[in-house]
Amino acid sequence: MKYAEQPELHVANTECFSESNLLKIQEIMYDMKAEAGSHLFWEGDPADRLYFLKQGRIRLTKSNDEGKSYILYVYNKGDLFGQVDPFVHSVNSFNAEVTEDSIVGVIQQKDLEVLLWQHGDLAVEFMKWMGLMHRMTQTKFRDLMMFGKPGALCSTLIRLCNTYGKEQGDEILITKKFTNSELADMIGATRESVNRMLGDLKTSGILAMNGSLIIIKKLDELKTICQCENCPKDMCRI
Amino acid sequence: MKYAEQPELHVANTECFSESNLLKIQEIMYDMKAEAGSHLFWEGDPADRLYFLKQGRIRLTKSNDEGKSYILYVYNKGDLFGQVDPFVHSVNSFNAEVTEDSIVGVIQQKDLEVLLWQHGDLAVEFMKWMGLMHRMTQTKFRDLMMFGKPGALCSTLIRLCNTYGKEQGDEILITKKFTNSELADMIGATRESVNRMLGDLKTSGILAMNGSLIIIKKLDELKTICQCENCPKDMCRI
DNA sequence: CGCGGGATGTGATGTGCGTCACAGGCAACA
DNA sequence: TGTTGCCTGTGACGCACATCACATCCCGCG
Repeated sequence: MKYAEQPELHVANTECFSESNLLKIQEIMYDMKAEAGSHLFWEGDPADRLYFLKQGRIRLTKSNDEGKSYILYVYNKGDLFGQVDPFVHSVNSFNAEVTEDSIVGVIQQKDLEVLLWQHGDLAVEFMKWMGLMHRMTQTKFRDLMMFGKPGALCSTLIRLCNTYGKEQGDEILITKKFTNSELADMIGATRESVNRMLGDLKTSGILAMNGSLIIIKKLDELKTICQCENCPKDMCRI
Repeated sequence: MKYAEQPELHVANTECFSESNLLKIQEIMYDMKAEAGSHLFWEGDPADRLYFLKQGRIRLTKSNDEGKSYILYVYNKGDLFGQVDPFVHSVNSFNAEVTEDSIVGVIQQKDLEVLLWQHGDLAVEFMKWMGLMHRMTQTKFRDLMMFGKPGALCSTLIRLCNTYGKEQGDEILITKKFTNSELADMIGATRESVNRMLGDLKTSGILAMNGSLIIIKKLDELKTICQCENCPKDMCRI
């Protein structure tokens, strides 16, 4: 995993939380290791906990009867994820695939509730975090539904810039390799379509490749294609 | 509005809240009237408040540069909606169209924060409500993306049953009229496609019309088409 | 009554994108 | 050094759905 040595990037969705509250959350969780290739949970497993990713990479996927699967979220170091809902026997609706060896902090929903109950400021921060996650889903929804596959791809590339991007002059290098198939699964398209669309973007000079990494050369044009609304970078992520 | 006299239907998304907490929320809001045809807010307006719909009907829509618009949510009496997020100058990302004369309670985010800060149990309930809303968005996402337009339509019909449905023997009457264009805007399709799909569902005996209202005759077959996961009715709504 | 405007129903045609098939390229490994 | 497996690249073809164009139908209103 050579990218483990890459400079620290901006990847966490836990910026909503103050230092001290993040500490409080850390106190109620216990660590767990998860190997690349394994699953943290499956669709249908009881959903009574949250996860704080301390190291590694985990993606949430959803697959249908025919076995076709979609990548809905990709989480990195510093991200908090999991399902909170009011049903007693709530179950996960996604699969959590561990794509790189990971260390996760597990938080029982019960424990979290106690903490929220006790600390009003944490509750407010937590509410904002949840709002952020919800809006992230909504904007992704919009991007994937409203502007066809090219729009969905461009939006995804912008999100990748916000998550893994490293500025190099007026270009942006996406410091993490994604195969065409992975990109396809993120936007609900086929590998072939992604391939052709990337080809088009290359010939029009909007992007270029550095080996197998993507370089965005004209971010503005990407934004035009998906009618980007320039929402905050913390929200517009994978 | 003859449906105002219909028996009370199950429409509220505020079931997460206990009686007493709902009261506390009611205390910090002030009422506002909104006429059918007006807008409660527009895309780009500051988003610093929540809304509790006491009467009427409001839909959230999103439109793109070409003027095509999508109906994302439809809210009814008893529903709470609005955007909570951690950004200082956060703006709404949808339009709120008032489709029937409405009375809404307006809740300032600041006031809500104070309340959450003070009442731990309310904070926990609020968290669950937010989780519920988020999952509602996620399941809709799944339904609209994964099973083509017919799947999206069937899922929408099921949601309409859960929101406006009235059982009549083993059939379900959707007690609220929606035009083909409205249905189309809910699933991101064209009126013509919806028309043809409804036609197909009629000929296969899955649904029938009672005047301009839809009767679902074979809910099971609808569920098969969109690979329904039988999630709780409180979640699977419009 | 007849008129007008919105809703529905349906055919012809276009197109975005999926499906299928296959040809290279590149890295890991025997 | 050749083999194996995964990835990229590209043409041919088909289908789902949008688009366009009209023909009703329905209902309120002068």
